[in-house]
Amino acid sequence: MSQMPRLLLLDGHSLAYRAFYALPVENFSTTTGQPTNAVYGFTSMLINTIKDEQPTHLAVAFDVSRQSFRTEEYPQYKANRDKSPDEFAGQVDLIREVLDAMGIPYVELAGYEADDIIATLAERAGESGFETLILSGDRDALQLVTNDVTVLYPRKGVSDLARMTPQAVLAKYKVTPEQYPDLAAIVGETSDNLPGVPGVGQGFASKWLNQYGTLDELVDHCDELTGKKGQSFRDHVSQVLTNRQLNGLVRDLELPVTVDDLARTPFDRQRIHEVFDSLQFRVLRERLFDYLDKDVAVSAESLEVVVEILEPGALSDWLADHAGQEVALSCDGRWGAGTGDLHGLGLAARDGAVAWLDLESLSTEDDAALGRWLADERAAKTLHEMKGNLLAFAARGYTVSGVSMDTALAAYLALPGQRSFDLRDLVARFLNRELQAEDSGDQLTLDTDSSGRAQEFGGLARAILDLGDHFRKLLEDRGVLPLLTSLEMPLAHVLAQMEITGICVDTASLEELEAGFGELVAQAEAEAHDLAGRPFNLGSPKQLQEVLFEERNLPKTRKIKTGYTTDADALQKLFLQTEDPLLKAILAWRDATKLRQTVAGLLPLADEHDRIHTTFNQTIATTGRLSSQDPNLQNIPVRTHEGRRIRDCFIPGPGYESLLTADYSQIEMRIMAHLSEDEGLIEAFRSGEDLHSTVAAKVFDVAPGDVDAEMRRRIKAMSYGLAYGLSAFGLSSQLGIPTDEAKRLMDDYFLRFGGIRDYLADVVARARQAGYTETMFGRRRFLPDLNHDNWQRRQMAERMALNAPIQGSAADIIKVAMIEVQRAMVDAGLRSRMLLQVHDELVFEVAPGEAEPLEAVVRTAMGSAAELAVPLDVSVGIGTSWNDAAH
DNA sequence: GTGTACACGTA
DNA sequence: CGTACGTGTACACA
Repeated sequence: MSQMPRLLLLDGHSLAYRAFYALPVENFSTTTGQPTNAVYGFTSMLINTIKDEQPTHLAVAFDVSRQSFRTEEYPQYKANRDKSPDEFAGQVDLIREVLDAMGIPYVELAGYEADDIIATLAERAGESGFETLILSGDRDALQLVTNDVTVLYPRKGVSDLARMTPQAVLAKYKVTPEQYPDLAAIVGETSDNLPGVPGVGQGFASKWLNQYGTLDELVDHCDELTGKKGQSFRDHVSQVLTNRQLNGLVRDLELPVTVDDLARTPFDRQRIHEVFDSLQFRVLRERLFDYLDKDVAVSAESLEVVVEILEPGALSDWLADHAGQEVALSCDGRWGAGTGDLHGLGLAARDGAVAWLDLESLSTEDDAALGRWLADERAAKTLHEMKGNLLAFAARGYTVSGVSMDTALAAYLALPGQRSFDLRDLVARFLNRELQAEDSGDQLTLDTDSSGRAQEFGGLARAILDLGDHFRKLLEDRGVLPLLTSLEMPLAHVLAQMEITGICVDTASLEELEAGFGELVAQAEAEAHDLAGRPFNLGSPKQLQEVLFEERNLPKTRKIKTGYTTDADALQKLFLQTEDPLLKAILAWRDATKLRQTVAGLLPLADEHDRIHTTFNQTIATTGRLSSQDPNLQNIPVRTHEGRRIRDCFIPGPGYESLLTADYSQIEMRIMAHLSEDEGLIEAFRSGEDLHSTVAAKVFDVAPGDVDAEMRRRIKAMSYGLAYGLSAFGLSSQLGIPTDEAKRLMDDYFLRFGGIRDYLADVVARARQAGYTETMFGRRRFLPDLNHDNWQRRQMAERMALNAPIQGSAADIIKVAMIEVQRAMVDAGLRSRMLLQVHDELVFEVAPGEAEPLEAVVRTAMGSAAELAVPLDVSVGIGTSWNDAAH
């Protein structure tokens, strides 16, 4: 028997209002300042209720405006309501965006309130044998409660819903749901500006109603009511009857939809991602997709895949049978920190054949066949997250060539703003296909294990193959397929090798450093406690605020969500103002703590050869940069002397003589010169003189020799700021000068470098038109917010648009360089190894006697990675440590 | 336990 | 009110 259909109806406005007042707006805003507390609360309630109640049909009702037949009849209706606060305005539209993305219909009708629509739909649903749930923050909905209609009423906040059945209504109000509007008419409803009978509360009202049954009967017999309350009722009968007329919901509206139209449809995952991205709903997104992944029924169809389990000895024939076909591989295993492990492989061939290979029971012959096939560059392979797979294959002794598609890298190029490229998500979004939920793995018995895994990974392999076809076409249409095949995929091989190699650290020195920093921490802490007159937790910004701004009454700093900032910049300024020695102690503690943390984070990650294997993430940064994690080796301190002591602990490993670092100097400014074609800036670079001094001389109109340190400093800040979308206000606060002076500086700058101004303006204009920016290599970044109604959102998007082509082109260039360097090193037969990339810098471990040839190879490859209007300047240093190799 | 805010390191 | 990241701690929620 099929389950009873279940309709969920939501009152959009009342719930948004509830959420708005329940959640503090300062905790629920995007980084661009758009308040989202009402949207968040509403969406949270929506998702929870869908999850908990599993409705088969679903709709949201909205009020069109304040005007309705009720205000026509009774102008005071809801007239006590203040104008919605500014923070609320616009959030209802955002809710509609969420609903559109989730494919949930919303219904509105001029002249009527959401409640009337809900009442009508509930009525129709009841006639069709539905069970109905009404999620509403308006008590008027209680009159709709029956055995088949339940109201979910937010009791407190947005997570605690009262389940109002007939029994619950009776228990709470001592009247039946049908009597509830009679009761409400007597006691009044403040929020609707409907006054009740003075002196009569719920207690007496329910008593009378139970005595006479209905309000009409009660009015007919009102002479029988005794006492002051009875008199009061008689005096206000007409108000009560007006109330009753207004609070009765209309149940027979002509609506543009039928209940059947409200059947749930599959969610549009891509749109949900986009909308939740723009609202910065990380938690909700995860909650929703977690649920979606488990909820196969409402989403998409699943594809039956017949998986052939390859018995020992069968691989060779299978591969021969599918020779010349593209084959997708799904790897059952784990990888990370430069290594990995593999248990089995799902294989899906172009002709539709799907197989499962258990790597634990390979025959010698299988093993050899697999090795040959994996290494065969003519045997095309499609993978998902190839770099991880490469680590796992390498750990088993296989080398892999002939990767023709990586669906994760392809998805990243297609949707660079996405933070995760989970295969199941991608398959659901792009193929509209549900994959079997992930196996929990360890609890299964052996025989179900093998067929279960075969089914799971066979299905995955098939999905990877199909997804690859999808993305190949998508990227081809956009003309960016070469970014995948000639840049990201070759780079993945380079990165895998770097991760496998790792970098050697001097653990003994690191331990000494940790102890030394620990002493500094303890000293600074003792001093700070002493100066403060009491112990407190220096690591707590909250307690720090208490000490500084309450106990010591120091001047207030820049405001933040939780009070006033205590960041290093602000404390430094405070010290200049007040010379309070506590500030120095706090700053010293912060410095020492940070350094100790950095060291402490590195030590446990060193392997038995004292090498640290970071993971380079290739699909995280929206601009195309890499990122590094576990540990992050792209933010090892370098600016202070103490920090450089950490870099001194990164050393060549046994059998290597030194480390070599090579970095691009001012690559972002050079890209700006190239893209803007600004003659002045190009000339400044071609002169080979100090860039910032040269630019400063032009801006301040002085001889190059007359540029002083302050002039250079300001111009340097301005130049770099430009690539980030700096404003006059930002420049002024950065330089500590008045805004008008900063404005003048910018004007003078653009007077001499008008090409830059024109370029920057053009970038934004084009991006606004196209919806995305592009790097020199065609890598896109999508910025829908460039056309957002909200000024802050728009401004933020504009800064991103200014920066993305510059940062992204630099990322593209060094990626090209890495591939070229690696290739050239192999060609030259060098044993030296590439270890790290830090955005504009590469670090190498130099094999004995290879310093000179390596430097030559690196300089050539990096210097020729792109053809710009200005030279690509590379500086190289060699030394006994990462620090020593700096130049 | 889990998520958010803050602070801070790099380019 | 300058972009892009990752990590650690505190703290408030469940």
